[in-house]
Amino acid sequence: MEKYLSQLNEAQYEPTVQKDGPMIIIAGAGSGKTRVLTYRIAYLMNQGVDSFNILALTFTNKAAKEMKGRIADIVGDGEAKNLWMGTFHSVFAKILRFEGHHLGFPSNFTIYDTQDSQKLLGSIIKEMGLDKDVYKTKQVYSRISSYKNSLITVKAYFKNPELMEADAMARRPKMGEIYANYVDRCFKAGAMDFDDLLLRTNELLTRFPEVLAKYQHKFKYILVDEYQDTNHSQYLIVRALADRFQNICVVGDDAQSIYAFRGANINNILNFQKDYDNVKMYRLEQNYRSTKNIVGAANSVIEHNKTKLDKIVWTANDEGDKVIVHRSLTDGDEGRYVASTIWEEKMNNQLPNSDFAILYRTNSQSRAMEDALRKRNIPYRIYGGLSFYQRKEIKDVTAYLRLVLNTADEEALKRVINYPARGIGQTTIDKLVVAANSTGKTIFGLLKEIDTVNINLNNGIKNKLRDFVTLIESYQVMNQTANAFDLAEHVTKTSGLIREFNKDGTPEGVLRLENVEELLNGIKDFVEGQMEIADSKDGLAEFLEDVALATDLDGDKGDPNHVALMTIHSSKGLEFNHVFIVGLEEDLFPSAMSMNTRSELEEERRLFYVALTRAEKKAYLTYALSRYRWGKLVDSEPSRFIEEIDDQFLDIVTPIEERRINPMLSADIFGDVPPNKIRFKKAVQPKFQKKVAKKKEPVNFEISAPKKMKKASEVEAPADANLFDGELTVGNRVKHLKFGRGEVLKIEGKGTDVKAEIDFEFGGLKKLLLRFAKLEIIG
DNA sequence: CCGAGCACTCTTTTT
DNA sequence: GAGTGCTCGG
Repeated sequence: MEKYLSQLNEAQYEPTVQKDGPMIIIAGAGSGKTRVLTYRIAYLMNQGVDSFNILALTFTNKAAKEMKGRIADIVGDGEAKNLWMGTFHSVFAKILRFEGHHLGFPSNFTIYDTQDSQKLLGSIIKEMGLDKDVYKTKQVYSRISSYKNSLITVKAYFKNPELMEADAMARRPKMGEIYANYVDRCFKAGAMDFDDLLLRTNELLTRFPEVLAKYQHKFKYILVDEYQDTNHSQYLIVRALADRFQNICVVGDDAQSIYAFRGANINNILNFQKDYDNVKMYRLEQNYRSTKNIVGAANSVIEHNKTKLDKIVWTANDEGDKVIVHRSLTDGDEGRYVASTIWEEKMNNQLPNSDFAILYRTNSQSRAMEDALRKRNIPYRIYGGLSFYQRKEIKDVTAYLRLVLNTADEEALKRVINYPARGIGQTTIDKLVVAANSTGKTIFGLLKEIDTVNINLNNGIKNKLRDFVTLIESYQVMNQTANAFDLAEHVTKTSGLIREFNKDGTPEGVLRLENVEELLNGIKDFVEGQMEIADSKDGLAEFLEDVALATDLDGDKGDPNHVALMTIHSSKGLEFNHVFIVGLEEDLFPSAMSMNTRSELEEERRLFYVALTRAEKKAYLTYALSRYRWGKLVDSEPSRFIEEIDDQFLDIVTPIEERRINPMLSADIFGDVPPNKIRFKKAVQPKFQKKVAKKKEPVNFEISAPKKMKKASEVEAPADANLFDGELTVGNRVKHLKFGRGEVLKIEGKGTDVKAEIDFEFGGLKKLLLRFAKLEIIG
């Protein structure tokens, strides 16, 4: 441990070893804040703090995973795994699984993703007979989201004349009613959307003091990364949990606050010192990441913002190269410039692909870059965008699984009741929805008693509905005994999904099948990491939760030597040797939607700051004079952000020859294709790496060895874990790395099948297979 | 009720 | 250009 502490400079050391009390660390870009956070957690554990009592909140699953790994390097695997570390959403989803019953939610509640929520809103708007051009689902969704993030419940909304008036002024007087209906329907479906995971946690902690006390005592030490990006809802949760012990450490950089559009409130970090007594404030201002030119350029940009904390980021690193500014004629040319520059740099300096990143403002800009990279045979990977789990075929499969676990899940039901086609049409579904709304029953509940319920349906349809119920119920029966993988595989085969994807024989269909196979592989991996749990239902629920909260950035598998393509938002927290920031044009970056107010523009500027400070050695800024947008060639002007950089840090390169302003003639040896004429299919970026051997047979628990570390519960060397040779007895207090402390209530079975029923503090009653469970006896 | 074909909207960023 | 929603002929 001492050895690690000696790696810190003085500014980093002090906050690392301040054990107790509230503290805020203002950390400039590249100043080693992750190092401080990880060492601080390791230090706490070293000082005798139980890892069970530490909560660390991050913004991405990836950041959490990375930090956990680094801590494990210092304190060892076992201890690190007991930490509660994850995104706000994933941590509180887990707590709500344990505690949601207080609020009337089942422990197997569904998490609605954005798609589910918007579909539900769409149908509510339709059912209410409102004009869908006035009440656009996307806008309604984001409006409701912002209510929730500000803790404005339906009740609070109707008590607030200003809000109601604002919506009325925006020609949407029915917003409140839509909101109320939406909340009711989610509740009835046993579903929470992303914002509910935070809102309901707040409700839980406010309405149930004993629950609050429980978690206050559990989380004696709380750390929050990227504090500048917390919204009001998250802020209140943190404050409630930290209130008892006030051992709260928040880390952030106001200059990197880029999520105001999602409700992030920059005042949370600006006002932190007012929230607690005797707040210690630390600043990390030395940048270890970038050259002087890059730091200087970034500083000169952020100077243009009015709202900011005083902070001087400086570096002792080399001067380095100046920031290169390059102009192209079209977006196609821009792509070719980027690709050829990467190619040259690689050749001249023997650099790996992974030294390069291309950052853009909008996802749609990736295409021109992809085309150019592909022509140069430069391997690349797109991060973010549509995640694997949001693909249609994946959602189709998971919808069946969701329905098995929670038949109230309306969106899952509507998705699969007639897919593959079973002759159950829209009219029938509409009738069912109306009946469900008026009776308070779920649609599936109605289907089960279709003979006695008074709905105007003919016998042919009724038979089809009965068949559907039988199908789902057969899956439920299977779920009692089979594991998630076997069930999922069975579902894809017997639901007709596989047949459906096979039917057309098109390349798209083949792709779909491959993706489904990847999903099954993923479930298999998951199951293998879950073998200790005797009730396989829990495994499926947890897998689906991971699916709902997963982002593409989380699983970084495959050949690591690739150029990274992503939005600037996704790039936060990452660093690359060479960074290309492309599309620096007015109306694109800054975005046309963000130029109405000063604060919006300042957020764009912070975004640009984030982009620039990702670069270690070299940064390139590129823009095009015209670009294909909404299918047409549109003229554009260079971004104001380029001008805002002090000239001394810039190297403005002028292209040697500028081709005539005619896209048909703009061509070079690598791209003699008129832009927009020939497009290539988007590269497939499966979430899971292809397995070498694609095993399709069911998992054999007896012999299968784990392919890799997957979950906290490991399966290797169960023979050494001698706990269960009669050593564990009823009444023992045990500690489990996921469920916390618990008491053994019952031991049953024999041989390799010994199970213990344990009542856990966090997780309730669980049956664990002792052969796999890693338990520590603590009393 | 189903599927093909056409029209229309939309691109800001994400847990 | 891409995805969704709509219309219309089986």
